[in-house]
Amino acid sequence: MTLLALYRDQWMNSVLIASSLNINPVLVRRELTLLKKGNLIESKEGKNGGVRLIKDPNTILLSDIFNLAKGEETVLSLSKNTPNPSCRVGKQINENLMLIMKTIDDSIINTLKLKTLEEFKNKF
Amino acid sequence: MTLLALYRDQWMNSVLIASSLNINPVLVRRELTLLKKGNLIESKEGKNGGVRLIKDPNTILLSDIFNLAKGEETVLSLSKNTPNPSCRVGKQINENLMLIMKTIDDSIINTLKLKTLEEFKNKF
DNA sequence: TATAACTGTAATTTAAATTATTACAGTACA
DNA sequence: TGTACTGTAATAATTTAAATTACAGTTATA
Repeated sequence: MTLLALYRDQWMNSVLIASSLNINPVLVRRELTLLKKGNLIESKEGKNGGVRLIKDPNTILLSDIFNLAKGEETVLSLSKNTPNPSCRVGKQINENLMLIMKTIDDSIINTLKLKTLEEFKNKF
Repeated sequence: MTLLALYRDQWMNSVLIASSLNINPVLVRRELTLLKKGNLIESKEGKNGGVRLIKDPNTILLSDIFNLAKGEETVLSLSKNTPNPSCRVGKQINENLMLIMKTIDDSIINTLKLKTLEEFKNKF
């Protein structure tokens, strides 16, 4: 997103972005799909295609990006937590932990609401 | 820690705790080592040994536990991030992300400072 | 004082999750 | 009509996390 904000006038392709991140272009395209569904970027197929921001970076909060990237999960995951249901604590722990994790996610989101992509971009 | 708070009068052993968590006792003992270094618990070796809280659960904040469990890392990790140093963004991104991640960690810790182990324990 | 039941920790194996790769249909430009 | 892209699925390779095994050291107690 920093790259897209810096080069707003250009269609940036997944190979270029992947080269900056030093990861595989397919991973980049997968992530861009999420950002596109969230209406932060648009894409153009075909030769000289790529992606670019739809919105002014001043109106994009880091929390917007975070929310799209994170999906429905909480940051601290319970996916591998399968406590013993015959234990007084185990049988209830996940619902109680989930409440805390939602609180944590909220605090992260509130922190990231204070930062715009424009501000972040200007550090480069 | 919930178990230890509920059964403060007993030495709780790693097999029992592991059975509640439904994980391997060795993992439990490794994690208990961190909590012990942080002076939240004490351990007793030998037969009928185990671990127990040192402090009153009213004086243990969830942030205390979180800090010990998390170690020196930030919650959102950069460990696999090796961006392209010949890219204007890539060469600087990790230091800028790290600043944000420290801010995020701070906000999580502040959230967890508002909750005591005693309060959490009382949900069970 | 021997045995059983623990902690503490290292080394290794196994399983799970992540990332990379390959492949290809579809689209747009020149 | 060829080239360079997106979009997406399937699979392979790699990395990380967890489980397992092992064992030295400690303590209670029969």
